[in-house]
Amino acid sequence: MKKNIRILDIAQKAGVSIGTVDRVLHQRGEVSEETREKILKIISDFNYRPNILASSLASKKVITIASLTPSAPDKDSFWSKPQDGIEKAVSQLGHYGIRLQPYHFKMENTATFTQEANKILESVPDGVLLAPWAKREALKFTRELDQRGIPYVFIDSTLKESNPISFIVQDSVQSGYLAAKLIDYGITQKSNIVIVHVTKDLQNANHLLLREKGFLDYLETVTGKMHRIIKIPSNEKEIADKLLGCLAEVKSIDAVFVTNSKVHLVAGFFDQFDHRPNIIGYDLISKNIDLLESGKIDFLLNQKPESQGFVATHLLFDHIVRKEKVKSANYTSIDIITRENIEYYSSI
Amino acid sequence: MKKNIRILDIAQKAGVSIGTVDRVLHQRGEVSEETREKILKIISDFNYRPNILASSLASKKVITIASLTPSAPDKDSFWSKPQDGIEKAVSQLGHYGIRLQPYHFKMENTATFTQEANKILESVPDGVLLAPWAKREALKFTRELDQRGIPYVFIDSTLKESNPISFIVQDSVQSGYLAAKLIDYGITQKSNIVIVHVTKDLQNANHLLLREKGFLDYLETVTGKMHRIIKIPSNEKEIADKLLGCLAEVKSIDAVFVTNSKVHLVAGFFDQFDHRPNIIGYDLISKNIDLLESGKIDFLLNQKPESQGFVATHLLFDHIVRKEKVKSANYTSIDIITRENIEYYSSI
DNA sequence: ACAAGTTCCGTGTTCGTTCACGAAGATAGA
DNA sequence: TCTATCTTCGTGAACGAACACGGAACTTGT
Repeated sequence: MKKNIRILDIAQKAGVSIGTVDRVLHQRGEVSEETREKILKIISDFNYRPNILASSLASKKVITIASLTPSAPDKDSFWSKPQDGIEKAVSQLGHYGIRLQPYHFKMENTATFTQEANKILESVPDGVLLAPWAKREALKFTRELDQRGIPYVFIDSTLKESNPISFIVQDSVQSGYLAAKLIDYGITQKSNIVIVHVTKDLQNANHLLLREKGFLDYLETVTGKMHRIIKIPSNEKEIADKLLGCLAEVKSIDAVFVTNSKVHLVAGFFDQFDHRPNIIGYDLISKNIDLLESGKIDFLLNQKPESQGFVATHLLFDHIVRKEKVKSANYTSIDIITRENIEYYSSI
Repeated sequence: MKKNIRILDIAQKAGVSIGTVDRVLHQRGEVSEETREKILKIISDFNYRPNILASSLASKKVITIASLTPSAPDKDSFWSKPQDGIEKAVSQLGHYGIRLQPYHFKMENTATFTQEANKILESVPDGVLLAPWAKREALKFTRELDQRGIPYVFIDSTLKESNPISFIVQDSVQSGYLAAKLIDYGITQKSNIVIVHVTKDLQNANHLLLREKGFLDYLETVTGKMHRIIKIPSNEKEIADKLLGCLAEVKSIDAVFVTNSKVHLVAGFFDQFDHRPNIIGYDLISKNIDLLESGKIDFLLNQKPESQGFVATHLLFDHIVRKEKVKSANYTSIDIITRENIEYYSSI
C-alpha cells in the first residue's frame, strides 16, 4: 500500500523546508522563481494531492456560503426543497469549516431580490448559491459577484450572460418530451390532449414554455397518431372554468399535461367525474403526492430540487475548498414517479 | 457561530485530562466508574460529535474492507456495476484510511464462493461487503463473520438467518408491481401479456419469482381488464423457439415483461416483425441501453447496482469509522428508464 | 513497614497542513 | 563600510484526536 506523498516529502526532494513548499502551493509569493519551478515540477511529477483532512483541520478559516432562493411559505412548498438539500450538504461538510447564510426573496417582488443580493454583497461571502429568478436583477447581481471574484453556482435555471462556476438544472425541453412519451404511450388512438399552464404570467415563465415545446416536439415528430392538442393558459382561480369550457367544446379529454406543480388543481377538478383523463405533472409536493397515491394522477416528473441544492453546494465546496475544476453544466435526471414506486423514492 | 465542542472542552468541564476522556470514548477501561459517568453525561449533554477529520488524521490504522461479489466477465456485465460503486466510494473515502480488497467467485461454481470466503477470513478484514448469492455457503460464511465480530453488509439480496449490520436491496415484488402498471397503462383493452424468465434454474432465482408475483398481483387486484397471461420460462438458447411457439398459439402478443436483464434477447427476437409488443425489462447493461435508445424496448427498470455498492460501502464506513448505528434495511429506488430520460440518468 | 502489584489518570508525541514570525543573505543608499 | 530594506526561506506552534508511556495513589502480602 503505497503511502501518499506529503508536503514534507516534496520539501525534502527539493531540498527546502515545508514552509517554502506551502508558499508555492498557496501561491503567496516570496519564493525565487528557480525553487518555485523545481517544487512545481516535483508536485506534478509525483502527482501530489493535498490531504484535505489535515488541510481543513489546520485552516481555521471559516468558509461562508450565502444562498439566495425564493422564500418558501411553508415546509412543503417547492422552494423549501433546494434549501433542504443545501442544508444537508452543509451539515455533512460542517467539519470542513463551511457555514451557511441563507437569504430569501419574494418571488412576487423583484425588488426584494436586489435588496437581499445587496445584503449578500455586504457580507462578503466566499461563495454564493442562487436561483436566478428575476433575470434582470440576477444579472446585475452576478456582474457584481464577477467583479469581486466571488464564485457562484446557479440552481434551477441559468443565465447565459453570466459566468457561474457551474449550474445545476433540469432540461425542461427533454422533460416535456418525456411527458409526451408517457402520455402517448398510454393512449392508443387519436385523442384529445390538453396542455395546462397554471401561472400568472406565462410569457415570463420560460421553463414552462420549454416543457411545452418538448411536449409538442414529441407529438409532432415521433407519434403518428395525429392527436388534437388544446392549450389552456390560466391562473389558479380560473382553471376550473377553463377546463369546463374546454370539456364543453371537445366532449372528451383523454390526457392532460400540466407543466408545473399545480397539477393537483387539475387532478382535483377531474375528481368530480366518473372517468378521468390520464394526468401527468411535475414535482413531489405533498398535494401532488396525495393525489398520486390515491390514483388520481398517473405520473409526476421530479425536478429533484433537493438534489439540486445538494449538488450545487458540493460543487461550490469542491471549487472553494478542494480548488478543483468542477463540471460547469450539470443536469439532474428526469425521474418518473408513479403510485407504484414513490414508496422507495429518495429525491436526494 | 458556535464552535464544536472538543475533547479538551469535555475534559475541562469534568476536571480531568483529555487522556481520560479519550479512554471513556474508546471504552478501553482504566477509568473509575464515577468519572466515567460524569464524562458520559457531559458528552451526551453537549452532544459531542468527534471531529472525524482529526480522528482519521491521527489514527494511523488502515481499515481494510473486503468485497465478495460474482466475477464479472466484462466491464459491461451486471456484476461489474456494484464493484464500480464500491470503488467510487472507497476512492472518495481514501483519505480516511480505507482500503479495499476485492474478491470474486464464479456464479456457476459455489465452491469458489467458499474458497474466496476463506481467503477473506484469513485476511481478517475490518468489514465485508458481500452479495449472498450461494445461500447455503453464504450462511456459513456470515456465521463465521458473526463469531469473529466482523461487520458485514449485504448487496443485492439478503439472508434472513444472518445478522448483517445492514443490507441494500430492491423490493422485487414492488418492481414487478410497477412493471405491471406500466404494461397495463400502455394497453387499453384485454390483451395477451407474456412473462418471460430467462434463466437456467428458475426455482433458484427467487427474485425473478418475486418480480412475477408483484406483476401478477397488480394485474389481479388493480386492473379490471382481464388480460390473458402466459408465462415462458426458458434458457437463453430456446427463447426464440418458445416465443415462436407462443405466437403460434395466441396469434398476437401485446406486451412482454422480462424479469431480468435478458430483455435484449426478447427485444431482438421481435425486431424481425413489423409490429412489436410493448416490452419492459430490467437493468442498464449496454445491450439493453442500445435497444432502448433505438426504440425497441419501452422501459427498463433499474436496480441501481452501482448505487447499491456505493451505499453499502458508506454504510460500512459509518459503522466502522464513525461508529454510528446505521439503518439496517435499505431499499433502492425503482427507477423507470425510457429512451427519453436515459440521457440524463445517473445511476449512482 | 516495605516491596510489588493495581487502579486510575496525565503528558507528550504524532498525523499533514496552515500560517505567523523571524532570520539569514542579498542589494542598495549614504 | 555600515546601516537599511527586500527577498527568500526556515521554524515552531496550532488544529482535534489517537495512543503509548509512565507516574501517583492505593491495595495487598509478608
